[in-house]
Amino acid sequence: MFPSVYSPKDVEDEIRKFWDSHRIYEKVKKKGDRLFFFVDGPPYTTGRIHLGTAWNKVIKDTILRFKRMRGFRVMDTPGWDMHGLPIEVKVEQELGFKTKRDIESFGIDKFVAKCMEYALRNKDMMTEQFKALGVWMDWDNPYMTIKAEYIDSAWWCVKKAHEQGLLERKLRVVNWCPRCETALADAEVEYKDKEDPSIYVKFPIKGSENTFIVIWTTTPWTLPANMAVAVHPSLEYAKFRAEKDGKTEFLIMAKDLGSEVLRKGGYESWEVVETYSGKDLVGLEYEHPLIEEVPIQKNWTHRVYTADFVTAENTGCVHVAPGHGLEDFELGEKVGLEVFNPVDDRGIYTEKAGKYAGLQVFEANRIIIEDLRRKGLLLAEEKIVHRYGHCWRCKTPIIYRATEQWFLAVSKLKDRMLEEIDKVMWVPEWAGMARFKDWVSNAKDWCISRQRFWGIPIPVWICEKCGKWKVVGSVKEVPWKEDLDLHRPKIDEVTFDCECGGKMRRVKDVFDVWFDSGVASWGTLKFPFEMSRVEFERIWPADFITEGHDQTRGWFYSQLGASVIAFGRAPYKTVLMHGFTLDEKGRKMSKSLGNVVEPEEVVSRIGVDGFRLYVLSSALWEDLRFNWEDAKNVLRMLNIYWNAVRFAYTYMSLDRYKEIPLKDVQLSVEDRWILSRLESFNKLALEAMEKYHLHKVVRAFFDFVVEDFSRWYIQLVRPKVWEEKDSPAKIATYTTILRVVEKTAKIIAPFAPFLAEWIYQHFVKEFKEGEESIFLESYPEPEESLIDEELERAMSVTREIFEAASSARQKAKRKLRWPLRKLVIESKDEDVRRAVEMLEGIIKAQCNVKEVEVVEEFEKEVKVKPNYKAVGPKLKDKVKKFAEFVESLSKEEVKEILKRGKVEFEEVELNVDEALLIEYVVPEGYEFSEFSKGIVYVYTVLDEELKREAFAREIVRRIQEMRKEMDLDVEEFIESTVEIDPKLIEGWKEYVKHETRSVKLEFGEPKDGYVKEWEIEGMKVKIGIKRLER
RNA sequence: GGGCCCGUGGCUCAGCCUGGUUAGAGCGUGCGCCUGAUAAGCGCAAGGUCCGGGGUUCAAAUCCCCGCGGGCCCA
Repeated sequence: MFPSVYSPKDVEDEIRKFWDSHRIYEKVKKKGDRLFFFVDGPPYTTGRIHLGTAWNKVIKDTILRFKRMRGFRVMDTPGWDMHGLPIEVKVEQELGFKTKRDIESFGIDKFVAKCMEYALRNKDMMTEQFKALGVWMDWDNPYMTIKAEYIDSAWWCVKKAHEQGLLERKLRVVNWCPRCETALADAEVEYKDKEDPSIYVKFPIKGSENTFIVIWTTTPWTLPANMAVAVHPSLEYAKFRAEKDGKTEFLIMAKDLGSEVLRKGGYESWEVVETYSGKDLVGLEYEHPLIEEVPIQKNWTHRVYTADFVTAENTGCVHVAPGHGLEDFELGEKVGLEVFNPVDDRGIYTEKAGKYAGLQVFEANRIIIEDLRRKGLLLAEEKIVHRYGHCWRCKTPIIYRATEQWFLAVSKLKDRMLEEIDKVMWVPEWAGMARFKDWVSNAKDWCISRQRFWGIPIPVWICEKCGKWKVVGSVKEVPWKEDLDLHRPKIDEVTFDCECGGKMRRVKDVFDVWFDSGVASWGTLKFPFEMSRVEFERIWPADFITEGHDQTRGWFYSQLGASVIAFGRAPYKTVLMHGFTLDEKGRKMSKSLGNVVEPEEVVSRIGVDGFRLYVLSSALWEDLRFNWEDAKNVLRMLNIYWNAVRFAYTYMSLDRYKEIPLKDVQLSVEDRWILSRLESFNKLALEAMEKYHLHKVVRAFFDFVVEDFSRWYIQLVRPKVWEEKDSPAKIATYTTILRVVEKTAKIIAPFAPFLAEWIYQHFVKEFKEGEESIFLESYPEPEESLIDEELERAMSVTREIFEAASSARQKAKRKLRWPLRKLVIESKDEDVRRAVEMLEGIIKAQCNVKEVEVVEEFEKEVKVKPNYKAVGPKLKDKVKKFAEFVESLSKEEVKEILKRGKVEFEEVELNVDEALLIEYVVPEGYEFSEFSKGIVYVYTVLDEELKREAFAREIVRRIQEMRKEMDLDVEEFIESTVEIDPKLIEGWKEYVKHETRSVKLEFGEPKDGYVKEWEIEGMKVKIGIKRLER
């Protein structure tokens, strides 16, 4: 059965059932000898999948299906990223929590159990969604980051780091989320616009009256922790004498920037009184501007230092707070500044902040500014909108805080990592060689500790007494019964006895969730928990991974870092980087914009195969602007493919065709042509697949199927399928079609698995033996001996001739149904001559002409007129005479002039191109149209004979339509009566009878049967037809 | 300030790596055609400074440089 309309849903339902009941996936998995190790970038288990996640998995599935058909045994374990802040935040929301204290009073054990429940629930939901997209992965055996065997992989890696001295605990300034009360990795910080104060502050210089050094900051809240001022060593600074409200002040700033600052400060006049280089300012002492408010500051001396990070912006003097800035911290370390951090985990000032104790830092900005103003130290205040870091999950603005954290010293491995990047195949190349290298070369040590609950616990125990560390490298070293035992708070109960007699307790922190996924390439293999080193080395590293470009700093990086620590090399051989999904205007999809398109919605409208082909139809590394029009168009094209196959099916099954080897049939020229095109397409597809250029395959598929197969080949062979049963030409056509359909189905199977399988089952296997499923077949190899480039070229010329002829017909208003006497092609091109030689029959039939001729030059008249616009300025008043001259030229003279390209007139030599407008006049009765290699002329005059034929065709068409209206079967016979003068179709009576399956054809007024009155070329014609009773 | 990517008809995109006919599709628009694939299908036409400017070259949408605009990432 072959339904007349392509219904993606019916096809999917049927094939899904077929795959399930015949356990096709399991059978496919067993095939293949060579190993293909794919590592799934684990999606994070919050909520439902979106368009981007769907796209991602569709890419993966397409590659994996392809590799399987290429004879690989594919490792297709899906992964789930189930720990971390995002889930904690969601669970907190469900429980209505605001702070970390809420979690602690609720009970960490209960909270963690909730997190696990949440993650598992989402995992199951998302699994179903992926399955619905036809994604074939080992859904029953995924890797999950919460499992003991996975945690084992992570711990093992930390131990590896420790053994190499790459695990460090140190005081560092880190990104800190005051809401989540934890450190964040650089990868977890999102930059968004934020409005902040932008203030210029005067720091009083000790020992000089009314003298200040001016700094600029957007974080007034860090001023209580100020320890120094930094200037650039070689920048030029100046002391300005400035007047304001009758008072004189001396202000130190960068020389070139001072005026602008003073203007902002509302000073009336100023002048430079002294200049220095930055170096000269070193050691200058100043008084902390909030010395009264933050009394503890009295303990320290504040000085000016030089630093290279200072730029010639704002005042050229930078306020340094080692407790609140990365560069500040480093400078402090170098010159021995106190790392003063009076801000607690919640972003609230501690007692050390004196007056500000108990205030939230961002709220304190206002108060600090007021204090400075009151004290006369605020030079100017503005607002600024700038990019500022926010917590990736809760969107709270982050703060920088110096805290004690655990680090992986990746900065020591940078060179190694960069070398490894070179060995990986990147698609596209710049993803690795440019983008990723840039990120890695800027990488700092990786802060892997989080002061949270739901994560892999850091496997470090420290002796309370002597401070000795124990880094545990395997979960087998601690007691556990279920996976939850390995999480907080259970794991915190585990202690070890130290050699010194003291108790070793676990560090309270959990891992950065990016570290979890970083160990995926061996975590997915359950190494070292279950897999032996020998086996592991046979499989690892991954042959292929693919993710979106956001993973440059995410998973591509975390995996490379972890793997270089553990094995000294990259964990992947090929990385395909894909884009983001955006709305049709190029904006991100978000709930607040209301522009979210759900994958399910797309699938319900155009089907899974349509969805897959749509998202795979443009370059993967570009962002995908989702567009309904284009998505629907994919469905339209699939429908054309469906209809073409169905057309063939109708006749092939009617004739009970069974496969005959290609060598045993008499192939026509069009058969040979489509087979050549097929193999060319096959070749292109295979080459593109090897390079992971999926979109090229999709495009070539539609091009071949729609353009070559449906629009051209099927059109050409249509008359043949109506021939008698054993016609050799028809059998050759069937054989050709079978091969075309089979190959195209296989080539596109990885992309559109449901449709391909359906066609394989209902078409291919109807006419030949085959495997149980198309996915148990091999991906087709191109048979290059069938490629005939000359023939392909000739056919493409032929199509152009046909198109030009159609165009000429339209100009002459001669519809295609009307035969024409003659078609002349004017061309000197060898390809055209060859095309006509090889394919004359096709040209005649398609263009509906009796005769085709190629000439080098068609007899046409050339008319020339003066080009007044160009000639006017040159000839001025002689123009009129020139026009007369041009008019007077004989045909021969014109030809001669055109040949020479120049025309002489009254001793002036003019260029033909600009002096003359050339017009070709086609002989009476001809119409023409250009194509790339020449011009096609059709003779449009209808002689009496052509008119009779045309009329006969008109009658045939009407009768056919009436047959259809009567719902007659294709092979049924009728009797027809036509009310016309028989002379109108003289010589064509048998033709009409044959075409319409009329046993009898009479002329006169129809009396009975189905009668209808038509208008043909302005003439009223009554036609009657009667079904022949048998 | 730095890195990367993108910029091609009204819209969505191919082509660019590897330079070479008149820059291609599809959608949309207009006009037609076909009618035994038909609740389909097909053709034709209009519509492009290939972001701008320089350079390399016999030849540049394509390679190089400098800008402009947009996006992502970093500082």
